Amino acid sequence: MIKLTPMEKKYSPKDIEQKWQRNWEGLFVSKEDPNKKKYYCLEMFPYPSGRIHMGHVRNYVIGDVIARYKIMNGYSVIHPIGWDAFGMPAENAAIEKGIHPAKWTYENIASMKAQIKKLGLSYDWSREIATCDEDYYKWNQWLFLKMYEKGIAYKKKSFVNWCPSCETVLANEQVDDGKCWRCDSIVKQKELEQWFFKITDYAEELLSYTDKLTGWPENVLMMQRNWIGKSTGAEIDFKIAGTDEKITVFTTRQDTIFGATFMSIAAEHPMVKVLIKGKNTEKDVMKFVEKVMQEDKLTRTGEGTEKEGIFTGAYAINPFTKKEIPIWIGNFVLMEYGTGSVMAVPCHDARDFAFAKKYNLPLQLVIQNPEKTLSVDTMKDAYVDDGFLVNSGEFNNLSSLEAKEKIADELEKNGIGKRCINYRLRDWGISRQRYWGTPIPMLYCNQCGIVPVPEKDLPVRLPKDVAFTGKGGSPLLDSKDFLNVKCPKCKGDARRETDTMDTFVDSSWYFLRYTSPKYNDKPFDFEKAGYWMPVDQYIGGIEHAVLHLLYSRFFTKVVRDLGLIKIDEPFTNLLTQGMVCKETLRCPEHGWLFSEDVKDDKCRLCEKGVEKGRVEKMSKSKKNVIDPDKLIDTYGADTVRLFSLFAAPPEKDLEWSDQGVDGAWRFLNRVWSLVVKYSSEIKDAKAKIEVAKLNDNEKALYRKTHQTIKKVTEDIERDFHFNTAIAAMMELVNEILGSGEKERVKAEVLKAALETLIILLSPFAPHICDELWLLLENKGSVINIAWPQYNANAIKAEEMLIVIQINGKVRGRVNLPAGTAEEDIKKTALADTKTKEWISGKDIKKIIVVQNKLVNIVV
RNA sequence: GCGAGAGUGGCGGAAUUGGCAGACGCGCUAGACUUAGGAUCUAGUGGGCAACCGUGGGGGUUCAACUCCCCCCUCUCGCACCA
Repeated sequence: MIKLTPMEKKYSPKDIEQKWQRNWEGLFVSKEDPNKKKYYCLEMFPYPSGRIHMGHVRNYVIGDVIARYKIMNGYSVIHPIGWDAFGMPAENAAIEKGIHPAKWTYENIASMKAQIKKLGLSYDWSREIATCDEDYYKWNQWLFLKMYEKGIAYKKKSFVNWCPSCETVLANEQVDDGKCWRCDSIVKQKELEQWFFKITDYAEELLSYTDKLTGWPENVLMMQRNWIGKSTGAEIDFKIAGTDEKITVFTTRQDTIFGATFMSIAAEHPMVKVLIKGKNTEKDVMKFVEKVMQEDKLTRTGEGTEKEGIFTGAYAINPFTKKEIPIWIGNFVLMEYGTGSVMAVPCHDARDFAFAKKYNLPLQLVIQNPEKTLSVDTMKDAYVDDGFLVNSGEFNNLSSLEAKEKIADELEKNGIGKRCINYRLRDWGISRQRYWGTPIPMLYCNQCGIVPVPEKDLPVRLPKDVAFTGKGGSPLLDSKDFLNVKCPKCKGDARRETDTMDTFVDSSWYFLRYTSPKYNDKPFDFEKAGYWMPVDQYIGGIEHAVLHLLYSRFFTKVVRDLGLIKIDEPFTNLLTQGMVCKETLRCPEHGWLFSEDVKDDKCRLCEKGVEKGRVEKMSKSKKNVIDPDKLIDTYGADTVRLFSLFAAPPEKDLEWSDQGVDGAWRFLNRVWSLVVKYSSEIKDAKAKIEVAKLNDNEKALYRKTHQTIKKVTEDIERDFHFNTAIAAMMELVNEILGSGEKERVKAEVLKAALETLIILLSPFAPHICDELWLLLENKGSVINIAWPQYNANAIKAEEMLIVIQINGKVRGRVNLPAGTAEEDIKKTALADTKTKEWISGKDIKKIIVVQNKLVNIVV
């Protein structure tokens, strides 16, 4: 322990923050304590880009207040941090600057760690992990092998989203508006052999548990539900006229089957070739198919894309009407969804309606609108709502709902179809043609085929001697040492898998590894994970609403089914913090400007007037960024923390304001000088307060102290509304300043007020609080002090301000003892001189009294 | 188009169960201290001279509406040929 001497004169964060950060070393190491309730507080771990940004700061500070608050409330708290350390930027740095990805990554980790440490966060650094450590990625490989054994990891040839710039595949959810989520290149379709995780096996559970995640924001759950995209319907077989072949369609509207007047199938559908063979349409159809398949997915499924199709020349037979219906190929039909073929019901599907109108295909009304009778000749749009059935034989007059069931029964009875559930969710493709990731532990043997690497041979290490050219696929292909191995089964020549895993694999279970970061036998210790999991509070950006959070939920369930843990869901409560935003500045000549390049609304370079742009998310390209490191150097971590927490509630966007930071700085200075001013006076004051002996001024301060405890506690408990909690502490400071000036206050009352303030403020601004705590000759860190309880009697005011309303408008105010009876309040209100003026000459119709609050006289 | 959320002073934001709209902070105004002030302290600060008017707009319920109900507008986010 370092010798601590308090500094009294000026608030100098630079000195006290370093001192306390050194003093806190080891203070936040967590241990499983069976006698305490546990609390797992987790912020999404960062990618080690090299520098932290304000988004990180906000994220970690929110988590830190929660962790510190829970510690002070007697919980056994785990609050770990680590590094999401695999990924492309490291490899790009290797290509551009010739630095090895490992060197680049570990150097970045070191510099970011130093920056993060300056914030004074309560992390248990002994649990730090980096996913690029072989101690970590070994367990990615181990989990992969277990998943392979269970058939959850499998390989298939498929069309994949290919980013030509990253030279790698992307999962569907990593494609954003047809572009790569990382580099914005247009994504192309490519056929490749890829490793997949069978997340679709868990689609139903992932969906149904969204109803149980009551601690998650509704919008995130909704995004996940949309992503999983469950739809209930039926598969129906349509015979192809004049053959023994059939085409199966998926529909959610089997009640409209009598209205199916044609069929649309995907260009990729395997039946296309069969249907057109030998027909005179063959050439034209193939031309069309090729054209459609060349189009990338973005334009093909884009909003403005015209629906196009071509008649194959073949007919299917509607199994209910027995009529022959033409089979068309539609550019809008997707092979990946359902069966790649659609029964087209133009009267009751907007898309089919447009298609039928364009190509002059027949319409058949089968659902009648009970509100307003429809007729085929006058319909301008499809009627897509439910109704009752017409032109549907034995099913006429049934409601859509009833008909869905009856027709499904009929399909199953006749063996021409079955009830069916479809999901939009696809399996998760995890292969990446990159170096800086976890090698997939598989071998290709000339004799035995695909062979998993035996568990004892893990980890499959990344080779060091690799050239990074940025060309020609994975650098691992060039490493002979890596590539060539002996088959563990037949000892013959084999070749390693060169694909590495998507980095989302790393982040799908890191929260489990934190519970036993050095464990050697398994990915994590069953007992320890059992103690700490699930994460009680997870905090991170909304951008991970689908990707990371869905994968983590999936992994948790897989790991549960492997018997490694007992819980079903990883994160009990989720807080999605808002973005950190700032005003943008633009010079007509020099483009985006940093705020320091602007003086008096003019560009420093050319003196031209600067346009103030929208408030937008901080981004380097728009130059509306604030460097947290510089800010900490100027104001200290406590000010930065306080402002980040005060400017907005955590779930909302935070607008950065330099003046706002000054405000936080001033507040801390006021706290500092207040405590310094009274420190000698209150040091030796007794702890006990005899409430009965206090004068009014003292009682008011005593009451405010306890009201503040109540307010701050409740605001933290109520969805972490730190902004109002801080406002309450500012009020207390104003009250202390006020009471001190008015008249002398007994030392013990002042002491209680100031010490309470320090304790309540300590999770928010821990350095200054520990320093002031020391100044008052207390021992150790405030983190060891129990969170205060408020005295329910103390917060009750003896006198209440009663508002007098006349016809609902405030006309006067009067002080009355708390708990004054309704009758007495009425009397007092009516006796009030101002009231008399307002009601003179009018009839009193009614008087409403709300105890301790108001009286409303209706005239 | 569908779904979710939001709209309150010059600005960020409060108002937790229908009960004083604007807490707290920023900014602004005046004053004090000062060689100086972009430091600090004190006072004031929704609009209007006033009656009064004010929570995106219009209706409604109520003694009382930022809060509840109906209609509309705007913005943000997510999804979007999903059969």
